[in-house]
Amino acid sequence: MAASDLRDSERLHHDVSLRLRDVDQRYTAGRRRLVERLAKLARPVTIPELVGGATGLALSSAYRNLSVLEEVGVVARVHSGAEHARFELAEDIVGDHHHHLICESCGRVEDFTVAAKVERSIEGTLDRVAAEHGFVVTSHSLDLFGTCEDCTAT
Amino acid sequence: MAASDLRDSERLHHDVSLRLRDVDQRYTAGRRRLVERLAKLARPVTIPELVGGATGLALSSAYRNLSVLEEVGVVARVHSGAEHARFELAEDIVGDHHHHLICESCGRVEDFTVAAKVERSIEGTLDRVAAEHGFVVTSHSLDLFGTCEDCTAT
DNA sequence: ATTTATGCAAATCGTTTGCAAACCT
DNA sequence: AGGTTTGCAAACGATTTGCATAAAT
Repeated sequence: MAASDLRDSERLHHDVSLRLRDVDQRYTAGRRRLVERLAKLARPVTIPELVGGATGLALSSAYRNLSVLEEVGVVARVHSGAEHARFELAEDIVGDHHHHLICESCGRVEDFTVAAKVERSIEGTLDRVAAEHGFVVTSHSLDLFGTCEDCTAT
Repeated sequence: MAASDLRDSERLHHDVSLRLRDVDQRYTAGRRRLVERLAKLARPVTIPELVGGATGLALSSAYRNLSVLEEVGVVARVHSGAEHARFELAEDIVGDHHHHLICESCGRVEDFTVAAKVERSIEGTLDRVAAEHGFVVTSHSLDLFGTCEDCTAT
């Protein structure tokens, strides 16, 4: 692991612990492990994937912790329409804005980004639409549904 | 109801019955009623909303019928992330391409469209992204999450 | 007559919740 | 001690499924 990754990781945990402290919640080992795995995987994952290992915490704790982390803006829930919900680190924690490639065959979800110029153009359009409808926007999604490379190969 | 609406409606039912016949399925009264309500409501609705009236068909039949209609491309399922799934007439049946305004407060979903030029630009970008990832696209979604006018007023 | 659709009740399965024990400060 | 988090088991709720009856061809 490069030195910069290490600093990033420290900063991540620091940010998370501050946000939890704000709502009188503790940054326990289980929560730290969840955040660590989310950071390492760097794509939206299901809870089974997240705790699936040997020493995982209980499913119920994972659900509870991810809810808490979602409330404080550390984790984002991805609406992929599949059986299991998927979670990833929130955009304002990792500092990027991205979209999703959702494989309808295996359920896997990957992130992608578009050029800033395109993103600004899309957002401009969306702001106009929202204004016309008296709608207050909190976020938007631009997702691709289809078949991923692995599933096409088969 | 204007004469053109009537013709549209006849064509709709005709199209649906053909698609069902292709897979040896019958266009029963219950299915016709579902399609009619979907056409009238013209926005993604939940199954309770759809059968909620007095003479509705059984929930299980509604689920089964909507699955069949989805398989033949008459109905589309909307991934809104809320408790109930939502359904609407598929784009290639109604002949338009649209996106969704999803209210996180009341769950209601509205359709909106963007200018053809913007849509083409977005699709061009998405095609490029998909190609880079070896991803075969079947559809895309561009949805706005936030608070609708009614819920903001409260 | 034969196949498909329906309604009802029961089963499924991801997610949530109650509660007592373990944990942190 | 005083509050929070955890694990386990039970509860929930949307969706699915089995099966016998009704409807369509």
